[in-house]
Amino acid sequence: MDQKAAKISVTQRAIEQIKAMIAEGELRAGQRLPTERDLSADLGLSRSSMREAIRALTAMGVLEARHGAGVYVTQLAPSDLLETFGVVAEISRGATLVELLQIRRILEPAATSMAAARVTDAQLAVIHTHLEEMAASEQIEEFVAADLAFHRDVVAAAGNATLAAIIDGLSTRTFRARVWRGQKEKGVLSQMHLEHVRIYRALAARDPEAASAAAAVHVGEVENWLRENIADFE
Amino acid sequence: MDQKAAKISVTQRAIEQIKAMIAEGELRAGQRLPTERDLSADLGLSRSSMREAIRALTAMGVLEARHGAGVYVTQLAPSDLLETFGVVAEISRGATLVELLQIRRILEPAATSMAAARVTDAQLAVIHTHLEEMAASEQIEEFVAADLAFHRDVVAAAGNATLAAIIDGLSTRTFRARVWRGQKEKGVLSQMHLEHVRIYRALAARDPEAASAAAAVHVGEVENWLRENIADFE
DNA sequence: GGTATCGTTCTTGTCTGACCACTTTGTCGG
DNA sequence: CCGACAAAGTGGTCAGACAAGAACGATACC
Repeated sequence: MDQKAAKISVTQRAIEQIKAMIAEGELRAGQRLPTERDLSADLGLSRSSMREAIRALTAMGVLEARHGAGVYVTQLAPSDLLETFGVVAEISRGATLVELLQIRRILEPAATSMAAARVTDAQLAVIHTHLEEMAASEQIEEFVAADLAFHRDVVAAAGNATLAAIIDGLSTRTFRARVWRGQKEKGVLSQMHLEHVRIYRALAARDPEAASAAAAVHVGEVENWLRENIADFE
Repeated sequence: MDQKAAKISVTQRAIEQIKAMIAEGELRAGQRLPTERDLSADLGLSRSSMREAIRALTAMGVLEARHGAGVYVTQLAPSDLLETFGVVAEISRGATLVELLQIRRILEPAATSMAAARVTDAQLAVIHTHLEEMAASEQIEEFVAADLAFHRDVVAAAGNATLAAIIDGLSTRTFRARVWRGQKEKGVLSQMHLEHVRIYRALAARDPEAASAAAAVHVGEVENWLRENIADFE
């Protein structure tokens, strides 16, 4: 009877109990949990094990522990829960990096298209400043920072916070730096800048089709470069 | 100087150190780590704190602890690292659920399109069995299970494991949504079955455009239904 | 000689209790 | 009224101990 009785650790059980409490609405976003000592007593385990459970949920972006002040449920916003998504991009290498960029080539054109249909003049102005920052940058770090901000603000204008969080996680800062360094050697920075300008123009024209195409070309270029230089990322 | 000196916990530092070791290639996929006692001694902290660090990385799918046998680095495959992605879908509600489905409406057509271009006859045969299972199912649960298997195998045929893992995470929470939908409106089952058949036909015809369109229609239907019944998911 | 079994030893899992670091709160004195 | 200080509460860290499971080797049996 019930042979598969997968022996589960008390810590794992506590993790799922707390997760369930949140899923059921028993614990709401921003709410404070009982103290570690009380919680461990209630769920019938030691404080050490309870702390491990809390640490695991903290790593997942579900809980947030404030030293001396208590443990709280995060806002459960996509940006909270998908923070760990960036870890995938950080520790992935080789073929998986190509897969990640392939996904970005699917998502970013869609997001840029959505942005073209609903971007405000104010957002457009901010995006334009990043273009100027890129043109004025001399250090590769400045360029990367402006590039990152450009894409982030474009995607944010699409109005889907979850989508923005995922795309954000797909390309870490260090990864971009490595790519741009490689691109610089080949002297195609001006080409990349032109691609950014095309994206901006499509947004300014409120043209979703053109925006999608421009974004696809841009990400596709990076993807192709990565495929050729995949050996450096093994 | 360095006023922002964000006091970081020893546990958090250990987490980042281990993560860095993996990112730098010092620790490789599948490799065994030193024992908890040795690790805590090397990094200069107590075993309790080290255990919390390991637990956090375990929750992220980076490490795997085997009782009595040691701690190992996972294969670092997308399916390992993106397991926590499903948590987002599990505990999200309301507007975020719509956002998640919106993302699936972007990804799944793209994946289905890719699958149409490279699906093998063997894969196609397996996918077809799920169609028959759906047609033969009498219980809602059977239908949903076959539906999940259908989509999973279609996406898997796209050949991008990372993409498959993400879409898989997006689908977990819609499990219940589909059940409810079937319970409320019994007539839609045949409609949904027809949508699946359209996807299959496009795959069999190796027609990426048709596959993309069929998948978009299918996911779009679910999305529309969710928007109308969003009140039930708050 | 080969193999199965048992026991030792190593490693993770859990518990307990203590103390430290930080936050919050309330009280006291100006 | 308010600022400073003291006290209580809470998470962070540490140390040591024992339980539970796994791996390995020795031993006994066939």
